[in-house]
Amino acid sequence: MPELPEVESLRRMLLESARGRKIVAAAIREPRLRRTVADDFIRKITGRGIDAIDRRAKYLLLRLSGAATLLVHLGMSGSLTHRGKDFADLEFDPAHDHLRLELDDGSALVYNDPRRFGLMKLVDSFELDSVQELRGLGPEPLEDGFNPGYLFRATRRRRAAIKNLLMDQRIVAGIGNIYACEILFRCRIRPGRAAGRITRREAGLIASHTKRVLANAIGDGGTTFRNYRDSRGQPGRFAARLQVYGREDQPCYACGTPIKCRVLGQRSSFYCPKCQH
DNA sequence: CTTATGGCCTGTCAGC
DNA sequence: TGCTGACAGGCCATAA
Repeated sequence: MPELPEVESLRRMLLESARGRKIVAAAIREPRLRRTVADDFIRKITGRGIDAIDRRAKYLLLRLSGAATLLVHLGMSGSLTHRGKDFADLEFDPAHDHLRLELDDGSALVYNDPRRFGLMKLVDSFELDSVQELRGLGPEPLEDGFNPGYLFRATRRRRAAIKNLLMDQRIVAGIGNIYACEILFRCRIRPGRAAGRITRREAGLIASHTKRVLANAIGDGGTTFRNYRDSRGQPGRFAARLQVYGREDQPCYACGTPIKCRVLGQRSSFYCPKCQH
């Protein structure tokens, strides 16, 4: 589910509701996520303050007092919601509310994840760079390190589909299936094209459309295709702006040709057979 | 090194 | 109505 824009939207909301708060209690109902939550998680996290909230790729980084950082990854179906007295309308989900952090103002952060592909891991803040999950990640797509020259070089001599490279977190960090499809439509490039056949000019197009699409999606609070929810349980609004994702057989907004769907690297890839080459 | 594949989990939906 | 299989926005381990 959540790709960079969803995690970034979540981060911005949590800055308002959770930064500066202290974690006064924690409870785990189901520790078996992508990796089992460590035995000493509750003991180590209780009593710490939430000093800052950052993001790297699709990981949320809660900077805690005492040089600890809580790494959160939402996997395919995870959500982290902030529940206060004024948000009592958010229903409890005993089956999938796996972890709960009680804050010092009476509110709580609740991690819900039906498929349990997510991750919740406490790490030493001084060793963040060597943490396995973050090591080896490519540049942030919205930063200057991701530019036409970088992308052009990264695609040379690569026979894999350009879409697969865009989703490869070592090449560029934070893009998943939905945004890869949307970016390539806007570049008029077919998702299955070999990366090595991308021209220098096209690398420029991909870099600029990547930045534009992601920034617009963040502005819309992300995309809810199925079940993404923000920290208040609300869906993202970018779904209304999707041009190709999930639109198989429906007319292309640009030319009217039915959108096609084919599988690349086990993921559905949507494109317009007339607009994209 | 690159690329392809299967596995992890549960929920939902289409088709029978 | 109930069953079955396919599929879902992520990542990782393994093999070729």
